[in-house]
Amino acid sequence: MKRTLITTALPYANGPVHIGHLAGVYVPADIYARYMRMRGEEVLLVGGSDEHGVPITLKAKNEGVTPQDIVDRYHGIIKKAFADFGITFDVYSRTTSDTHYQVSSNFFKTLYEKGEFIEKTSEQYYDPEAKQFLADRYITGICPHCKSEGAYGDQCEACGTSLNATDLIDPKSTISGAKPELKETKHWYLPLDKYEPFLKQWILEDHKEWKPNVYGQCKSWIDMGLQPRAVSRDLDWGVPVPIEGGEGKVLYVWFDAPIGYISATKELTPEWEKWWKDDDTRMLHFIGKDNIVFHCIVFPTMLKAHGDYNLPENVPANEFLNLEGDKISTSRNWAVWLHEYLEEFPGKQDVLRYVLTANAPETKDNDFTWKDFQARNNNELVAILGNFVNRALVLTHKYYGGEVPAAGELTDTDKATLAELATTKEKLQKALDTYHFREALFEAMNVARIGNKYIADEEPWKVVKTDPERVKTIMNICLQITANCTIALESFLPFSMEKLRGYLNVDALAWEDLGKADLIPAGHTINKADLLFEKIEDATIEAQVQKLLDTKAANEVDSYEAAPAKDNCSFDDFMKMDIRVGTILEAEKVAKTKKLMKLLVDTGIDKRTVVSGIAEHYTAEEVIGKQVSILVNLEPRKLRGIESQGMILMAENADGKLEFINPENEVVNGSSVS
RNA sequence: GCCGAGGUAGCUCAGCUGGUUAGAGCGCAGGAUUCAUAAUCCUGAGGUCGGCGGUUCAAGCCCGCCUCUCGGUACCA
Repeated sequence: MKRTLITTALPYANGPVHIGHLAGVYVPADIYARYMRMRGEEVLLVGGSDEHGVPITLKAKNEGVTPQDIVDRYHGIIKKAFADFGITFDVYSRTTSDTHYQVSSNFFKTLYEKGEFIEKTSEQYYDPEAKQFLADRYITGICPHCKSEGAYGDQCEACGTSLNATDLIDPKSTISGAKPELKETKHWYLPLDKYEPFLKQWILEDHKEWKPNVYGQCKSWIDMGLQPRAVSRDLDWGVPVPIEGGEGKVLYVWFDAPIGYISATKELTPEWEKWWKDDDTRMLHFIGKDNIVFHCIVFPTMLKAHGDYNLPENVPANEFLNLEGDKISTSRNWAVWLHEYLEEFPGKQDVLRYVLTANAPETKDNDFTWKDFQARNNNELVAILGNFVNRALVLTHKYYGGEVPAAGELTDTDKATLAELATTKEKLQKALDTYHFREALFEAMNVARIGNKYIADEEPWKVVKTDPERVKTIMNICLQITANCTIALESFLPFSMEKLRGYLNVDALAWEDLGKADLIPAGHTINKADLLFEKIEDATIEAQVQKLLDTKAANEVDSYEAAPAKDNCSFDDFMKMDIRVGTILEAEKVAKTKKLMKLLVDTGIDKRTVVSGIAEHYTAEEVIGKQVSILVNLEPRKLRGIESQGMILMAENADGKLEFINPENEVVNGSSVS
């Protein structure tokens, strides 16, 4: 088999890593790498921290430290978390390393010299006081759509629309507060469009075996038509553009980050080129779905344009992991952080590895819940695996003082049981080879299931009274099955299998030993055993859930900032508005819209139709009969073909939830509000 | 709006190029058992495979329309 280079998405060093990172990328990559090593294959697992880009400079600025301070802090935390969880990186580097500056710089130069870039001059906002160009994030202003203040140059957080910085009304630099001016700047672009025919062939024709989510997203992008992409930015944090005219510019973070895989390999070994350029090497990118386009389209185009490098053989991207029903979010602190988990569940790395693999978001987004975490630990790790191992070990000590008995003649059941181990190996191998890790884990656990069934069927504790000779065979087989567990489960539960090998007093076994019935010789002495896993109590789980609920409550209060008051208006202006109390008589969601609901309101004056954007917060049933405040003399307007005659007044809470403004006690419809 | 992925038992998910009574784990019910962290083993209940229509001798799987979730992208207020 070819040697295998496994890359893992570079985590962004503006925060610690959480269970989503682990589940989507690092655990599957590590399982695969360990599996390959057990098979005796040549394999490299590379990773590193992604340390450039605007968000890091923003964070540094907020904290009054340098970007380097920020990335040093998080690189340390991230690297330690991975090591603690047993992610067996051959190298874990970072994109601020000297090697990376050289490698990415040279990569850029090569493409430049080959004429692979296009140069384009465009107008960008420039801060005359800070004397620098402004990234979109550095600019705030009034959103041209919803008119709310404080919209960022790339997105308005109030209405969610993505923006161009030049669309903002009354733009301001967040660095100096100055009014930015448009200024010309030159950048280099990678012409993805030029590589469209190549990408079509390489992905759509030659890699139909890629996962549907990966293949589908690539197809979607290619079909839409690819555009040249800027590879440089006006910024002072990053790898400097290494050519004339590049002063004050750095490589765009997406360009330098994947080159980090190459740099990391180079730091590890002088033989790095064989891992990147040799036909006998295959490359795999383990990533999350947010990275599909970069790893399937952009980076391969870079590699292709360069000419010397291999392209990935597969990109087994996972979807996202949610936490207790909500999207994981670093900024909202909605996450289970790896370093915190280890403080609260010391020594339980494997439990998390297990749960995240068993419930990995392989085909669609999945949900992590603490209740499921507990159930999988108690019902699977403890009850199936831990229990079987314990039964085998306890009986061996009880009957033979810890000395492995010799097997006698095998019965049909014995043979069938051993044959099942071999079948399991086949299935397990097939699942691993095709990156189906949750299925693989299930098959690996089957070894313990087979053991439980065997021991229950053979009932050695009964047979020992009538036929002690037979019990020797039974127990020998139980111990062989236990030894098989250490192989089948090694890549999933490395810490526990090391413990188990300690109990069995054996060394690590090779993959090819899986399925064999002579892994532990007769006469071998096993050690005193302890429990492999322990139950997790309800109280422990409740504490974790409570911790999250506290976070949620804190988030809503903390994050809320009352919008500044608008400019004064005259009393006369205010009195122009005719606000009444009315009652909703009928309601129905407007088809094909997300937010709109069509309401029939009794205003006391008449019964009229109002279209209101409340459908995300209320169902039709729950609003019928409610009294509401309604602006009745608003110019009627057509929304989705329905004429809306007025506007329902709503208050928006910190979490975005809309609430009706209604009288404390019921009043007669048509009562005016002033 | 357009593109992509997903919608299968209470929960989490498998279902190969369409082919006999649709599967697994957990949960639940009943039974067996006591070596084991009340763990294990056996049996069972439970599904109009999102909805409607079509192709076919035959559809969860193919086609069309609709609907919901997630993601991408575009545009309008």
